[in-house]
Amino acid sequence: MVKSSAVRLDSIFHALSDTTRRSILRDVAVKSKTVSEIAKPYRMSLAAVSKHLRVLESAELIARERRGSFRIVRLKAATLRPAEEWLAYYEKFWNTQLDALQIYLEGEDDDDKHG
Amino acid sequence: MVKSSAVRLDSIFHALSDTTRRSILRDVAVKSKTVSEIAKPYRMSLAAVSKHLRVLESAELIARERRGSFRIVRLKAATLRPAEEWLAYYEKFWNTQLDALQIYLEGEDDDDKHG
DNA sequence: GAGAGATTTAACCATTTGGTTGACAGGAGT
DNA sequence: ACTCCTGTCAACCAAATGGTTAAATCTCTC
Repeated sequence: MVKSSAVRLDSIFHALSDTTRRSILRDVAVKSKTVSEIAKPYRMSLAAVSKHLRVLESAELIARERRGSFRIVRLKAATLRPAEEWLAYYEKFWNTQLDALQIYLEGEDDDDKHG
Repeated sequence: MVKSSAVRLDSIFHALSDTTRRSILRDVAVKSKTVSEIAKPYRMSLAAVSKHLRVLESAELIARERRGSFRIVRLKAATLRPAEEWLAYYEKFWNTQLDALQIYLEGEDDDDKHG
């Protein structure tokens, strides 16, 4: 079952909207880690971290794999690509953000243009 | 008051995690629009759209400006930059996502390396 | 200043979120 | 088999989310 791209972006951006989850992604980017290793720096319970991992996993930003009694969490960085592409569209507006208002004003009839 | 970069990223990514809000950003990217113009394509009430605009505004992704009795919504595209930068860090992992697991395994003691 | 149009705010509701604690399950080691 | 360790699941809770409708606000026009 292929999710619509909108639904995927929803879940990707939602997953990224939490500081803890972004931090976890950083943690596992360079080197995969076990759940306990990931949880150690955070003040919250292991169960809370496990929930965050579930959010990241359902967004397909990580994968969890059994390794004995441990579970190894690895980044699936490629999933970030649609998000990057979505954002890339806006690069061309970074330096022209004021233009949009100008375009609106100039598009109006001239009756109020003296302002 | 300057928000911490983590809080800003939280609110930016949260704002982007909704299909309607991403769609609104597209709508106003090229040309600023009034609230009613923005709301027209959506099946929800004007009040609901107004709420979405508030989310986008508090993330500083749009600005609302009075223009007579209308309110003109314009994109503040530069706000997306921190999000883009955050994502850019992961580009280098796009093609090496499997390596992270390998690094983990190779980093272990050699007692299980035959697998 | 009253009326009309454009938006926002308020009050409400169901659902989701992000956290907790405690019980449960899967492997490893003795 | 019993126990220890790792991790998840279930139940619960407070707060936030995304929608509704109805009332309020603001601005222009007459």
